[in-house]
Amino acid sequence: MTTQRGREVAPTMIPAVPTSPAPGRKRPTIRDVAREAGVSYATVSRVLNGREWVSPEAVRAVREAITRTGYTANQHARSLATGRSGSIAFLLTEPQHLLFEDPNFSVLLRGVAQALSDRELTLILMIASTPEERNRTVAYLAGGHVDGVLLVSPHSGDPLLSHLVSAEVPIVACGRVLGYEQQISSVAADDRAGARSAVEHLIAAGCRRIATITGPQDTAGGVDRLHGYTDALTAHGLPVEPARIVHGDWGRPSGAAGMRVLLERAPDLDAVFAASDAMAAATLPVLREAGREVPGDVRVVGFDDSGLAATLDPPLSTVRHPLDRISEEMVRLLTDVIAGRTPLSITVPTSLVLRDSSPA
Amino acid sequence: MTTQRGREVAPTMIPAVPTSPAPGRKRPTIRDVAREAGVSYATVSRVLNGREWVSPEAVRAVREAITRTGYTANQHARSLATGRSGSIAFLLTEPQHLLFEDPNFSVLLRGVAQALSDRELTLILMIASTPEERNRTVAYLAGGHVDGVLLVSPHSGDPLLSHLVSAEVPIVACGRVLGYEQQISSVAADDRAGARSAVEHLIAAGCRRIATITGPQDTAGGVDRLHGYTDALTAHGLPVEPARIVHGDWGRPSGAAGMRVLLERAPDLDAVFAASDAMAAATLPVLREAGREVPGDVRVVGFDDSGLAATLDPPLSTVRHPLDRISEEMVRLLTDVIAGRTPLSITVPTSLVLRDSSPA
DNA sequence: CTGAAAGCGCTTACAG
DNA sequence: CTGAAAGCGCTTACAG
Repeated sequence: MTTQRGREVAPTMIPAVPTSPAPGRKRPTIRDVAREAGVSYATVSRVLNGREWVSPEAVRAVREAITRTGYTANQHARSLATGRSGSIAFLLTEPQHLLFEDPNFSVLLRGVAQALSDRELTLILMIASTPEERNRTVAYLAGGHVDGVLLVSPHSGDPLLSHLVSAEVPIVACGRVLGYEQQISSVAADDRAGARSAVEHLIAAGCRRIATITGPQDTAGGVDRLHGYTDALTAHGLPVEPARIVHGDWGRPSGAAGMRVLLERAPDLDAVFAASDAMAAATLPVLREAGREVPGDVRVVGFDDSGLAATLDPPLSTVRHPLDRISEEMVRLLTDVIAGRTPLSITVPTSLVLRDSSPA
Repeated sequence: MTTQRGREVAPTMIPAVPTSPAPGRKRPTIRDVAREAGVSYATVSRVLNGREWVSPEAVRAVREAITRTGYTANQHARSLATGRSGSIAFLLTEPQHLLFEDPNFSVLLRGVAQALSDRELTLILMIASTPEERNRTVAYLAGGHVDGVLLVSPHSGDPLLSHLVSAEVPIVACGRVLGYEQQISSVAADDRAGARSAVEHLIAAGCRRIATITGPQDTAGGVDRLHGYTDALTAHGLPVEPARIVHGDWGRPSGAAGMRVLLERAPDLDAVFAASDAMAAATLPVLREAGREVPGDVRVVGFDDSGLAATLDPPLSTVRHPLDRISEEMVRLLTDVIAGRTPLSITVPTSLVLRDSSPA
């Protein structure tokens, strides 16, 4: 019986299953580093997080062990423990082609990237156009993958918004979000005042039959810029003629189409205020084809002062909004919201830039 | 004393400290759902992951409990347990302005987004231009935040590459990565053959003094397209004249500058093969200004068949590469690499598209 | 079909 | 200054 027992034990010394794990050699963990450095893994963690109360020798030993083992922290474990991911999503909900064509977007992205970088946060860009993408994106964001979301050009009807809001994801939008003003913080240019100043400039220049091509009416920018237009007309006792108002979607093609409609419906127009530079740019060739000179017969003013404006023929008068300031404020505000502060909405002033399409 | 005691107990019924946690009301966990549904949390997990061996009643109870509690899974915990994040990074290392202007990029991105979506993977777009961004990005990727990386237009000298490779992050590049052919999988158009076919077309059309504006020589595409050019010349007994070769960076400005240099250094040229449509587009106005007619005096052929090509004046002959196929293969290959398969490099054929800038 | 338990790799009070 | 231990919220064999 004793021998039998002895025999039974033996097999455990020759494991049938190989000890090494799956093909992809396991990444070293904090424990491997600790063993290598001869300290506890709590100390390794302290060094990793640059916390105080660690002796210089320990720091050095850990540093060396880290390079020897090629250790990199597992971000998922870290995030699970801390509740923070260290990354921020820059979420695009427009069809992508509109955005990439839009120089504003590029400038905003650059500014946000810089502001985030200064705060040691990682920028993640997500595009949610198709329904599947939107679902997956919501799950991703609501799942805590990121600490907060920067929203670009949100449309008010978008179901994505309510999902994000009810998941209590910290959000800051570029432009007020219609219907969510109380729940979603935002940073926006003073679109209404900017549009008004543009139209008042046209009135001062003698124009009396001013048309407008608006932005989408489910965005705050689209609505506010139209308000600014009517504000100016009303303030100067000019009628607001529906025939002189057409709706666009910010993009060039909609600007060209809008201009054609205007020429047909309101052929006596003497100025056009387009709610974006892209739409304003598209009016130029249409006006030329129709035999109207800019600014001689028709003055044109855009909005954005995008890179495009100055390069057009003629160079475009437009309303400038300080995108660098906007991106900076968006990030600052988002960190506040993440820290638990109540939503806020910030408005930054615009300025009128006059060029040949409607000189002073 | 007894009364005293009674008094002492009372306060515990009116807790001084509020029971609710920090401002950000704690998210419900799998345990909350389990309690609500009256099952173990292992069962909740099974339902969540759509695994078998769960009774219909349990499934229903859990589903209801999930909506009642507003539960969303904590992705970090899930990733820590599974070792998978369910997301893929689309990494851009070019200065951003170049990419957003490039229609190819947009098409590629769209294709990748679709292919990823089909596989239930989330697309994360990351831009690493500045040194800080690059460091943060490497840390993010090496930290296991994503399951794999799709690399666009990588330049061979980029230190990012070696970091990613040594961190054993699964990578698939668009275009071979010079110096990393064995370690980084790639999907690329057959740049060399494509370029050769373009130049052979020019030769067949009677051109004998063919110049070229190349792409960057630290990218495989740049090198291969130049090789294709010399291949064709050599095969037809034509000399390769250094004066007829200038280097560009894919972008329009470099194409315009390159064309000016060529007109000076090799004024007798009768054709130009530009390694990108953007550069080819930029040659057109320069040639016109110099009084050369296209295609009468100088034929022009580009590469990419970007949206741009057909809209130019004259419409541009160019080499088309099937970006939809490339994006699809990149994603498929990446899933293979993630699964542990060895690196591979895939080449897809191109086709010549003839338009007025160099008709048949 | 279901539950108890171990484990993923960290961070962070809590005691020394 | 440092270590042992609990806990973050899941998944997944392992027993029933």
